[in-house]
Amino acid sequence: MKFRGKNNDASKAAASIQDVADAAKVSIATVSRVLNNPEVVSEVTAAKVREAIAKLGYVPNPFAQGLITRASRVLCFALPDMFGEFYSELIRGADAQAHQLGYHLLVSSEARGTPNSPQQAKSGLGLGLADGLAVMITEPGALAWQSTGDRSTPVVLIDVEVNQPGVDCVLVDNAVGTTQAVEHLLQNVKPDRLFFVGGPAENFDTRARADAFTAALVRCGHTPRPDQISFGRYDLAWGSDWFSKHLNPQYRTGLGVLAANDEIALGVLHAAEDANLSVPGDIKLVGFDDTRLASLVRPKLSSVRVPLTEVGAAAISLLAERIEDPDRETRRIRLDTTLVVRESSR
Amino acid sequence: MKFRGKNNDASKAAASIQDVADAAKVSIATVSRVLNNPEVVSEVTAAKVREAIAKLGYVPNPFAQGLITRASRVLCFALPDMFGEFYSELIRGADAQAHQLGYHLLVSSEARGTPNSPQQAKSGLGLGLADGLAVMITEPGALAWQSTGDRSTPVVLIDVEVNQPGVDCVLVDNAVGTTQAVEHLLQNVKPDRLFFVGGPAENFDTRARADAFTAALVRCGHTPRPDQISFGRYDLAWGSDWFSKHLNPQYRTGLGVLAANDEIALGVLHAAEDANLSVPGDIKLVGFDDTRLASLVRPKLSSVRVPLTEVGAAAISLLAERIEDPDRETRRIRLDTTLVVRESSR
DNA sequence: TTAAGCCCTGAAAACGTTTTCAGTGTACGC
DNA sequence: GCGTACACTGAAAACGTTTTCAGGGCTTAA
Repeated sequence: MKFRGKNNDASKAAASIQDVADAAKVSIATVSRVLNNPEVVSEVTAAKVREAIAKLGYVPNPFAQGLITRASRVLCFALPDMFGEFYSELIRGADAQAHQLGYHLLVSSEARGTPNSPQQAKSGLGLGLADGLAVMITEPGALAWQSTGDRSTPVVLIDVEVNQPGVDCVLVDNAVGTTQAVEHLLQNVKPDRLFFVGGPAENFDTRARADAFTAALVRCGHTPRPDQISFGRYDLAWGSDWFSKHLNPQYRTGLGVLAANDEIALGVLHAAEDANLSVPGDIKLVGFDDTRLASLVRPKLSSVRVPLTEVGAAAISLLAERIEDPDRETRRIRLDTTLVVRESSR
Repeated sequence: MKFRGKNNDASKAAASIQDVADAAKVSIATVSRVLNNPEVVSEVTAAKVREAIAKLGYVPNPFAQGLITRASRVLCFALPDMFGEFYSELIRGADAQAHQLGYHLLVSSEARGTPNSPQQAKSGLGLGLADGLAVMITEPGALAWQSTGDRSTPVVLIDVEVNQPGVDCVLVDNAVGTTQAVEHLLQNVKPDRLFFVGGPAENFDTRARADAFTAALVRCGHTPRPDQISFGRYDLAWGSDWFSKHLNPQYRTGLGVLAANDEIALGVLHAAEDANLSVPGDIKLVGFDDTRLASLVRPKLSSVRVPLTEVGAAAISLLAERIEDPDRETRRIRLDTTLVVRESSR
């Protein structure tokens, strides 16, 4: 009538390496070896150990492992937000790649947290626990990250370029896709009737897209008027508002619009339809990011594809590489954007 | 000319509690106390320690902490997939709540992994590291989870009910929203012209929705014909296919459709428009989940709202509660679904 | 028979914490 | 002046691994 029998029952406490060693009548060193260095232990001993492991359902304690190996196979992925198709795709790419490489993904939207102190960032973000950190930075504000503290854990930055040795970056070349989009739109509309509807003015991507937009127009001989470029938010309402309130009514037809976002584009589309205008009849419309939204909607949105999945995956790969070899030269991965023409601009 | 001076420089290795103790001329026990039990140490000593901590940028090693406290403040969130608005919202809810409660979120889509062995599940999922595990189970296949192994780490199940003491669940009451949707549709169409377009037949939610659909029709005196209920996939293409290939053309107008998904609904919408039919003119359409998609689209989709954010948050809360008190009675949280009427069914 | 070499195994240190237990010193009451 | 209580601090154990170091037993060659 003993309570909490030894091994006959699923005892509460997890088995330790010592329990396995006892059961197999070997030392804990040997147990550790069959797990990490099987080739150095004799087959007969290994068999005993494996049996004991199986019987006890032994799983190594990751804290003890981490304490000594200083590795957890956990990667931290910090995003400014996690809502919508955009981040969904990013996370998915990162998760898949992490899985592939044998890592786990700790996600976090730092936005809500307190991004002020880097100490806090480290402990607060479950960092210190993570073997590496991927941060997406979309606005100048959040640059507190890099400036600070020890570079003990590898960091890769997404969407921002920084010249700090040892800090890899994955970047999106907004220019090429934007240029393609402008040239595409120019086939049907005059340069002075082409508009760029941006997200927040401080947002790095929006800036880069606006700049490329300007450059492309200049290149074809037209310096854009101020009203051809607007900044707002990355959402549908802003797209609608832009069309109905900001766009000079005299331009309402025969124009081309490049939105900084598929959602903005959709907002423009709705407002245009509400004004009894047709897309692509009266208005040629191109979105940005090529989220699933673009192909889910009618008319299907032309959009500049940003390889979000690849961005996420690349960030994880870079992190893994640097963990393997902390001293390798610092790398930048630049992923191209490309125009995908669908119905809204044809 | 000593190499790697002691504390004057930002040495590579992170400062340990011992370094802090040395710098403050106290024992490591005291350092630990000012961090975890400040009230028992004298103010003057505490000040010295805090200064040393600040100077060295000391951050406790989470592995060592975890080893002894057996807690990491990391929660594992396992989903069958992570794509699309659906999971995005779930993750966001979980992440926000986790943050709120001071936990970190380890996400993982077990689908790709090997969900067979529970041992593997534990180590593979970075579990063992996590203080708790939330799993979303949408199909019978994945039930390997609960059956197995030690219940050392708390588990909460999402979307599936299981009668295992100590395993909490968060469930969605698909019936109430479905009933509302059916009754709503019945205002405009006859019961024999009402169709349910499901996702995969094995999917728990699709099943529950189909059952509630049937029940609601029966309740109003009509036993649905087999062709009134179909199963397929959770995507747009299936919605379109259903309309153009599976739906008997004689019913193509004056009908009502309840889709198991907003995407399916959108597919139906597109196919209907391609057949020159109008929604909601000829067809009353209601989607499910009420993802952002529903309100982003024209006509805006009526949809049965599933409180995804709340589901994610509830799972995390339940987990946190059980970590606090492992022996509290097992709880089930059931969240209601409610119809949101927009344009597609009016 | 002994020395050398090799294969395998065990003892023990180390990782950085938290926590118990046993002080040490001071203040206080008698 | 002495005992008691109290507030504070330090020594050391414990957590569960990995890894170094040394040694035991065998084989092989001299």
